[in-house]
Amino acid sequence: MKLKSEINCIIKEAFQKAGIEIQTVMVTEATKPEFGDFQFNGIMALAKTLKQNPRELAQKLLPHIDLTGAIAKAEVAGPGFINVWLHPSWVARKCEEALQDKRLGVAKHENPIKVVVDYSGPNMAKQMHVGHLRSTIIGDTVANLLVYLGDEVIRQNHIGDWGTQFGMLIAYLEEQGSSGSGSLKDLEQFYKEAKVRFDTDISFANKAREYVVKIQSGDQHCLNLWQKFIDISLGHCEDVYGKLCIKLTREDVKAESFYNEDLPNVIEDLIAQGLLKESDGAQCVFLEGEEIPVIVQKGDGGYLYATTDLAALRYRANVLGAKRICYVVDARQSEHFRQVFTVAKESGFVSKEVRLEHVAFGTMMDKSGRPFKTRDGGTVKLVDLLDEAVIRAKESIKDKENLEPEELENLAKIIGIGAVKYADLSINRESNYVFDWDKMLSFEGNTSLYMQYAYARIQSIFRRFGKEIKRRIVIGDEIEHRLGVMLLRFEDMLYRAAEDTAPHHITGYLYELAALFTRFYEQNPILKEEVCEETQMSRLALAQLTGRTIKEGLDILGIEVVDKI
RNA sequence: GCGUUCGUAGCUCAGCUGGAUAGAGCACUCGCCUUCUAAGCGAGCGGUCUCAGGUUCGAAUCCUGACGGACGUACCA
Repeated sequence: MKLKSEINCIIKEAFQKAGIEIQTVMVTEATKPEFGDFQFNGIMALAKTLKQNPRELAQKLLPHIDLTGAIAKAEVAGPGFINVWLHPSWVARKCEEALQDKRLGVAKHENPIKVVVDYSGPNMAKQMHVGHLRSTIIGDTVANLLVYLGDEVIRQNHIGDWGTQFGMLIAYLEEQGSSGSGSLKDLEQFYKEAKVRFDTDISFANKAREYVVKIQSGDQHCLNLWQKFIDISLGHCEDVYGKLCIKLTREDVKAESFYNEDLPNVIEDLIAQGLLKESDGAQCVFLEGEEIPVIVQKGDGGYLYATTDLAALRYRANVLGAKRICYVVDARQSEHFRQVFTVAKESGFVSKEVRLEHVAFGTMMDKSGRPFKTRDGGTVKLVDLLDEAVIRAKESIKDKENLEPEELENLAKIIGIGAVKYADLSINRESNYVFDWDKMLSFEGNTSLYMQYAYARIQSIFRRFGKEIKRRIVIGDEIEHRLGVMLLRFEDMLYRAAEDTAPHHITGYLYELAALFTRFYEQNPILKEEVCEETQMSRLALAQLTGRTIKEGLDILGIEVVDKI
């Protein structure tokens, strides 16, 4: 249900009937309950251009607003606001319709497009660490959201599988022989050991360097070893994805090395476009008004990640056919992307209509405001962090003694992982975010637990009720009215979140919804004896729609729900 | 130095095209369980929206400058 469009249309019609010209009508949610459900602020701006008194203009419009459909009442207020109240019966009917629909009345894009979402992108030489957490979580949500809204989403995991450090790692893997796979269980340890060998043994170091050259020249034996190494390392990532309920699979992997063959062509094509200039021995693209060029080939002939990104961009636009490409990458790389996007457009590698977006996010901080590290200053492995989340969640569960071990384990996983993901998604992605265990595992405030708890309470009602419900809704009071309107806003909110690639709109909405429901739940008894059947059915229907909306919303965020907490 | 970005309650954060008395949660103080999950709900307390100008009917939001922080600043990714 595109609620705002519905109201916009009614008001736009009123303008036509009143003979007043207006470009676009955009209502917003009322800032306070006293001001109704929605408000239209555009009169003031219009009055300015028409040089008319805003209140008089609003008064002229008012009689033309159709009060037979969605809108029950419209009033002029303040300097020229138009406050709008919706018909309770209309809200009720639309909620009933949403309840009948598998998708809760959320339409798919009329013109779906192909969208590439590039996220996670771990480095194969290292274990996944907290630096990959935000990209992985946010990217997966963005992809889920766009899928839900009907776009054809192509997830891309641009793993780092190329570079000089692989020579060292492969040399060490070969030295270890068959036992190598075993010691690779801990990639961090493996890397350290290899590094020690590299630093202390000259013949090993030379061998490592030879391997780099051999891999690059396509030596089959070395490539096999390299492939083996990547497979194992990627397996580690998949363990993390599994724990985190991330939907990335092997099919989504398009490693850096995938673009190797195309890199010389990128250079040639840039030359053909006349964009390339040599500077200090490096091949560069100088952009207008920018001091620092984009270097695409080093003085020694090697390529850089700008080169790979250009190759990837044109592959995605031209081979995959993407019309929108989202890079879910750390905000620190925003200049890099701005430049690479410009080069991609200027060179014609990517046509002008393709929307290129850097979905930037801030750094993860600890409670004291410093970048998130282990006590001794090392990087925190993602596996360890997630395991800790589950342990902490388990400890926080109230009736853990009364649960079966498997039940407890499952519940702890859902709560712990949900908490980590929700905490990340619930703040504006561009700002740095403070990682705080106590806050994220709290039942209070805008947390996944609060939502999961609200959901569980709803399920508890239906367990007790135990029968099929009639999907007939009668809005009985203020709180039910607000709950109904909130439920109908689901679609608008999702579309806005997709447009802004802003998951925190979803969490903010879910929190408001759950909070409203909890108030409704406190005030309006459902299964009590004194409640008449009509009211009971109506309240059950509202509860059911709320439950399904919370579940659907959390599902897009990649967070699970449970029937009992 | 230059560039990007941020600065909202004691803390963590919302605040959509410029709109009404700037909102939540935590913390603190009170009140509400013989009744659907009280891991909940209600009420109170708390703000010169960093500062100074400007644009206008109206600015947390737009512009300029200052101060403070984060990040980036050519052959790493």
